[in-house]
Amino acid sequence: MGARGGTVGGQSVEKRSSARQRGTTVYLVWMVSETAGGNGKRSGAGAVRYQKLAAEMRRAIEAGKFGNDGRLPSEESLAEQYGVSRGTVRNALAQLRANGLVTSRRGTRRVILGTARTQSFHELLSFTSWARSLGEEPGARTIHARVRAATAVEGERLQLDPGDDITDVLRLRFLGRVPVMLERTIYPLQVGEAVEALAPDSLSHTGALDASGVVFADSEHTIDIVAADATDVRLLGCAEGTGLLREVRRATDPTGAPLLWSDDRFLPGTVSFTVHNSAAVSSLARRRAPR
Amino acid sequence: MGARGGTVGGQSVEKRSSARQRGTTVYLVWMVSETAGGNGKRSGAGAVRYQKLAAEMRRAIEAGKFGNDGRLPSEESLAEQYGVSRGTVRNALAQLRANGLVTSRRGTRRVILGTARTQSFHELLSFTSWARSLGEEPGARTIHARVRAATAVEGERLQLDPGDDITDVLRLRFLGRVPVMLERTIYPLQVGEAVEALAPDSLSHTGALDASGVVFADSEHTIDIVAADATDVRLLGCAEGTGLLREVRRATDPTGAPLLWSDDRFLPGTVSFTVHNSAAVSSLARRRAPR
DNA sequence: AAGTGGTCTAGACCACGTA
DNA sequence: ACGTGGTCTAGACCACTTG
Repeated sequence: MGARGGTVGGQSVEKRSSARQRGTTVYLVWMVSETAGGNGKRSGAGAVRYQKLAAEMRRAIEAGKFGNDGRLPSEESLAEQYGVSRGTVRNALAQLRANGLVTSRRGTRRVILGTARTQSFHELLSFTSWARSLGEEPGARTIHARVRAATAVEGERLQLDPGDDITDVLRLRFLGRVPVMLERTIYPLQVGEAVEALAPDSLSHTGALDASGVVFADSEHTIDIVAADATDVRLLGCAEGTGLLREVRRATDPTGAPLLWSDDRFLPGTVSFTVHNSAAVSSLARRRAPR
Repeated sequence: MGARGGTVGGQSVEKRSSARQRGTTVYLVWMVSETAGGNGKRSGAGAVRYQKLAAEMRRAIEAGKFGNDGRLPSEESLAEQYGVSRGTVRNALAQLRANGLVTSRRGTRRVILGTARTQSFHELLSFTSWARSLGEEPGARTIHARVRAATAVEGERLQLDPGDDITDVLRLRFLGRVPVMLERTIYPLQVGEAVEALAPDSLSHTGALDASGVVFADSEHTIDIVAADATDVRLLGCAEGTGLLREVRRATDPTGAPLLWSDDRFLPGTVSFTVHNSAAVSSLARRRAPR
């Protein structure tokens, strides 16, 4: 593992370690407990009221407990039924709305659209979590994982100065035994150290980071097509120049400091990406590719 | 144009026309005024308080009026400063948060991340609006536009019965004079009639629909790679089997009734798609492609 | 005219981060 | 210990849809 920093898997040395990077503080907490886990979206026990309510209403919708006219009861009656205020009901409904389960429109009852369309924030960041949520067996083979100086471009991507140390990981990812994706990830050194401490064959890096107390707050995913280069050809077994579906993942902590930057290239026909937008809020952007 | 329905461009005949489709009512309002425009996101005059506030804070952020420590004032002081309640401030901030402009984290001030990352809901649906927002000159050539019976698959996509009439449009889209995308769109007949009424060379179909009072409420965008077929080769001028970036757009009205279904194929290197997610809400889903 | 979701207010308490 | 954002409540009025 890297030069400085504490153990991650076992007893941790420090309660917190923060480091400065060009003026911003990297937010990085080492937990004492091994299993305490990060802040995964727990819609069960530890969640607050409106989250539990959202989960409960989700189940009620799936079970068809709101009748079969395809409409939800009014907010007022839901509030009474569940013994909470209307504000809390609206908070819960906003969550279902954001996931595309129900509509909302002034003047009429909410309409039930369907069930579960999007994935949790964590499943989006983690190939392993994603594969498991699909009932597939995720696999990984680490080609290399090393610390080196950042190039100018990489420095910009992680908001570091060129020449600062970064951790550079190249991994081939599988579904079952079939290679589907080649992942090129760089981490700032403070985050990378936690990754390097993992066993070489460990599956989920982001999962381990999350469990180590690294707080993922925002992510940005850019999707386009890229022609396979020599490395892609060698490891994915495709023809030179094949169009690969590329997902560039960027994740930041709550202060906006970059936690990882990754270029993931999928073989054609293995994945697709779906975004849900509502007129109120949209999160997708179509961009012109640079010429 | 089709059999029944009123004029769209000029004086409209009916104030509202709704039709039944397998149990659900299509929500479709014909405006009397020509220019009254749909419900485009007006963050200016007609908007409610928190939307105006969001727009105002957005400008304030861009102008650097909150100091240069990269943090926002507290919600309490913003409420006082703008003369509104904290709830309204939070509503406005939620909008900025959803667009990735600011972070939020219990215990500390909000951090300013950047400016304007995503596009409006309408720009996502409309190639024309999107191109213009980029300063590019959008173009379109209609290959065909006709009414025909829906296949089983198409019926399912538009929640119609197989054999019901649909409007089928094939258009080649340009940026400047360069063809970049081939668009295969189907509309339910009631919506399609408005499209057919347009001049053959009119640019923005979704824009015209929006202006005609068709209310777009939700959309879903699925992105993957598809091999170019004979039609793609002929119109886009690419080689047979080239990997094209495909965006499947689906849009529904506030009741969840489908308004359009479109298969758009972009030449490689012309566009990319970016999604912003926060730990609180995610709208992206990665899916396994069917085998 | 009645019912519904959208907006706004005022106040309270809590969980978390920072000093 | 203090300030911050997150949650929750109770009540009010408005804009819109529907019968």
